[in-house]
Amino acid sequence: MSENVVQRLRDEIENGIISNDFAPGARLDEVQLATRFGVSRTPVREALMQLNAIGLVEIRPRRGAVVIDPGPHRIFEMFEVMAELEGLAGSLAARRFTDADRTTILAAHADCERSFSAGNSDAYYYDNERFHKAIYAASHSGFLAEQCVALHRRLQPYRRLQLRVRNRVATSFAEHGAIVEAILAGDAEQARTLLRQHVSIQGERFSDLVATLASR
Amino acid sequence: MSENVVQRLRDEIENGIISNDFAPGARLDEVQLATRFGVSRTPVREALMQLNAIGLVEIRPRRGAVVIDPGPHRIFEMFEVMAELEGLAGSLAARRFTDADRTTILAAHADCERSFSAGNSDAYYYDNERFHKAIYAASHSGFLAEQCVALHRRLQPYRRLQLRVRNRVATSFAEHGAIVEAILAGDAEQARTLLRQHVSIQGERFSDLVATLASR
DNA sequence: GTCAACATTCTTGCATACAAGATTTATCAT
DNA sequence: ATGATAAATCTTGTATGCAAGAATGTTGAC
Repeated sequence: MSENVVQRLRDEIENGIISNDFAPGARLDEVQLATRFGVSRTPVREALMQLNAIGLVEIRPRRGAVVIDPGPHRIFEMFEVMAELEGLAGSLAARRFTDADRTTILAAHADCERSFSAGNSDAYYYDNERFHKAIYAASHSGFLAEQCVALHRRLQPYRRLQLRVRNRVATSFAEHGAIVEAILAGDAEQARTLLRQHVSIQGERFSDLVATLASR
Repeated sequence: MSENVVQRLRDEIENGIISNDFAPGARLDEVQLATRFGVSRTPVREALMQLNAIGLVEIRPRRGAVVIDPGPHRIFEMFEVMAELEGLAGSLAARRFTDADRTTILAAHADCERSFSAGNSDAYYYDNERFHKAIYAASHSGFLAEQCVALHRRLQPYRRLQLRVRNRVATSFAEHGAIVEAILAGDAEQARTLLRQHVSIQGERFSDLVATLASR
């Protein structure tokens, strides 16, 4: 199944945080997690250390680990950086994409269209992720792709909230269309600009985010 | 002395990697490190887990930890991302800098000038770091600043190599001047462009890097 | 009834122990 | 002498144990 216990624990706990099973600010008790996953405290601690290094968990000396709660402002900052990285990925993709990349991007885009037309916003969420990953891959920068995936993952819960906003799926899909066009046309600067705008949460979208966060 | 043993170990080992005491590809033996630092294996393992999560160390199941060796191509990719993040920091700084930020930036720039005039490239290296950190701070994005500092740190050894190249210090300082001008003039786009160019290693600078790497 | 000081309990931090997989070494056959 | 196989050794992965600091509960004074 999995490589080893620690990696599995790391993923499980990380997923728990991402999916809000472990809410921001929640204490992560070592023995509790250990019994829950049927292991001893040692691998749990090692997993928590990793999450600490990534910035998902804070470890206060002698007082245990808690899930980090990035306030609205920090979430905004994270989207800001994400927008920049996606923009870079787009511009590189426009210059470097191969035939295989084009196929993958178009396939993901087509799936988005299907989910959008079906009004299935959960499916759209999944396809949207594939679409963006296709662009990371087309950038042909392994490091950039890793950074993007990691940040994308951390922002997942908030992105999900965003899609609930009325008409957001329609807008998102329309933006995807323009992005695909720019990339396949090889227009790096246009791809960069469009992706940056697509990802960043400016103006009222930020207000929406804050409002949705508050009402949890 | 320090908060706890694990954090101290993490820093010590990380410094060892950055400063090339632990060369890329080197095996990091747990008991060896434990005895060296006078602790047991447990905190050593926890520190290694953290470094693994950051991407400095690879842990192969049942076969121990080794220092990751990012080949020239990946180093280039890392500089590419760094350039983008610095560009963002510059553009934000141009829009958001306060009086205190201006003072800090100008002070760091002045120190760079002193070290450059004195022909002291080691001192310049240190002042250069302060200069860039001043810009991160002026961006007023905590998350961006953290990302920049982390990546800056990982690229430290290669940046150091770069400065050895003939005339690189002079060029660097001249670029700094233009960057300061753009930021203080509030010209976000100009600041972004200049910083991006300043950081990225295009063309012959990449060849220089590869050559220097090979001759280690 | 409330607050504070003290004792108890709980949790973390690190060390040690033990088992299982990997590596090295030694022996034997060809 | 070389290659393969097996034994011994070494290393990692996980569990457990113990001590010290934090959290909690209790008792007593006002």
